Amino acid sequence: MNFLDLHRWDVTPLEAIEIQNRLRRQLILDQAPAVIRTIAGVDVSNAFGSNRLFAAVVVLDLQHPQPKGFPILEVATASLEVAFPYVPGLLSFREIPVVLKAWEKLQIRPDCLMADGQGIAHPRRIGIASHLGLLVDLPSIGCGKTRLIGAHREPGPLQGEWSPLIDRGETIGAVLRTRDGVSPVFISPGHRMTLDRAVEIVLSSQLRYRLPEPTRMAHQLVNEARRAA
DNA sequence: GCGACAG
DNA sequence: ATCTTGTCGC
Repeated sequence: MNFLDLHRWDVTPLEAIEIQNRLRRQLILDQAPAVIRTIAGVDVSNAFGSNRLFAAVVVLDLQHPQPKGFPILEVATASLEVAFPYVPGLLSFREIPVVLKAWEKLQIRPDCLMADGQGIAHPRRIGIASHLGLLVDLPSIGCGKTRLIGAHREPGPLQGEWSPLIDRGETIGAVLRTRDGVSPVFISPGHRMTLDRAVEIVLSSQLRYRLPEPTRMAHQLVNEARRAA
């Protein structure tokens, strides 16, 4: 398998795993951006048993919060018919193609991206947030609503409290309470990111909902795009 | 062999 | 992921 193969999407599950094993070595996890001015939220929507996927990317201005939320600097959407099925651990190969199609329309290059799913909290330490961060060469954060792998204690009930997510003796993420009393989200560094910075950035992009604004807005926008289609 | 399993 | 608005509960 040569370098070009790492950019093919019409692969078998076995080939996908091999690509992940090669790509994971390129991840940078010992440094993170000190300041984030703009952040992109990424989400994908898929209609009930269909292979027609929709993606939305929304760029938010974290530096100038308004009463209603963070200013939306840009939105890009796309749709695509895909063949790769949903396989736990191989989500990237189903969802990233349509995300890249939307991403290419973006005029702004954000400082960071946040994806709906895991970063390194993945069996091979390369979830969709890590994979996407590598492809667009940006710091990235995974923000999943549920767990893929790892064990953890129940985090404290207050906003900002978190418990480490641990797999094979390694801390791979944080189970973070984003608001008092809500069920926690699963945060993990994706690429060019550390866990502590990921948690800080998530909390700084937090408004009054369970999900941080980047993924919450992206989820809202992708559903609008899908209904309009 | 059995259970778990992002979206 | 998705079918779905108002409604029950802290």
